[in-house]
Amino acid sequence: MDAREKLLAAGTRLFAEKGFAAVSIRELAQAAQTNSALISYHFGGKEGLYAAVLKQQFRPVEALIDKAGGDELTPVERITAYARGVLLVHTQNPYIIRFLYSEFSNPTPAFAVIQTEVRRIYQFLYQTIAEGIACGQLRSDLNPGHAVLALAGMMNFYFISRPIRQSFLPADAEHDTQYFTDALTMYLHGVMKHGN
Amino acid sequence: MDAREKLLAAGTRLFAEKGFAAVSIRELAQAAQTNSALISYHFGGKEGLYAAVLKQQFRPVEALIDKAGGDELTPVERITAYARGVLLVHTQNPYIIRFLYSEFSNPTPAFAVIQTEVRRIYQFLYQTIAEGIACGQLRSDLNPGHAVLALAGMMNFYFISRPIRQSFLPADAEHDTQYFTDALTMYLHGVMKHGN
DNA sequence: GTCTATATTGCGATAGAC
DNA sequence: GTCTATCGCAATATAGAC
Repeated sequence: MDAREKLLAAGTRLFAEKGFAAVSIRELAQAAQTNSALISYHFGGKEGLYAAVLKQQFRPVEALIDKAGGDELTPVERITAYARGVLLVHTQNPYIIRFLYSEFSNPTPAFAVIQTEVRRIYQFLYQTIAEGIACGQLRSDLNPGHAVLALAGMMNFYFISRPIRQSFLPADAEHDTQYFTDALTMYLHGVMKHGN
Repeated sequence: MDAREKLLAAGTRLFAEKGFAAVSIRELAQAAQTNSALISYHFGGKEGLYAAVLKQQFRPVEALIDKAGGDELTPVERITAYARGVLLVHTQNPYIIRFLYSEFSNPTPAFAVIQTEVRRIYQFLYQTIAEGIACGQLRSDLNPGHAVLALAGMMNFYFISRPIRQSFLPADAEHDTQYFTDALTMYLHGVMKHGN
């Protein structure tokens, strides 16, 4: 593991936990057990390292969209596959949600990286829900854009709120899979046509 | 408007837009058209000013909970009142959502302020939904904690995602009231007993 | 590719005049 | 209560040895 990889790993943890502005290159170098000059050498500076971390973090998200949209699934099956994929991606990459909401609330110069990914997800979900309405699986009075926001909000909030929930709820009450099953059930009851 | 008030106003805008760590006391003093020494004098330092801003921002949220829970409403009516209140509070205080998610993703020493408010909201909603199940308005197989997270996620995501949505969607398609009507409809379809 | 040393700028906090 | 001036320190970036 060379200095470049060690800096990427240290940057992932530190930037996720403290935010871009609150992390210094000295701190990064110490955590990576190397020296701060290598950040400029390998990444062109602190901003470059942050952008590299962001791109690496969102690679699994890109893969999720490609996968959930690729097969010959019905719209409702695609929504289900997406929800399962979100659960898996966030479970395996617990820092993604922090980077996402950190850029949402306080955008940095690397905001464009997030922008691209969010637009892709939005378009995938919008398309899926529009098809669901067209083929009769979903309620015809549904506003597809609003249905997208409701779904994304339900999925993401579970993860971003985990730390604060654990500060006032018993941690052993956490069952990720059960939340996603329940949330999907509520959502589909809310958007599907009765009788399906 | 004395220096204290001007610093609070400048701090609200700057901390909301850039985050705590990315704002300097010089920047704050310049925006408030005063000088940086007064931050220490009035608030005991930059952290003190930030904490004061946070407390001021979340006062309308406290008022919302007191109001939505006080009357003799049915659980479903209370959920509806809460949703309307969320819309109103975020419309009148557009920075609250940034402070909330900024502390969620990158907690500062003032995190405790948010923690208190979030716990109060959670408990109010949990209680409301538990009552709704008990009195037969809501589905008996509902997990109340999960129903709370789903509702809060749907409401909040609309506001925190507004800037990024406007970067790839036409801004004139924004209808706050319509989203909240639609989201509430979807949610209630998802959690209410059939036939109510 | 990795290191030490350093240049330069900006930071938060405070002393002391008014 | 508000101001100027400044202290001590930490920030990022870079020059140059190996």
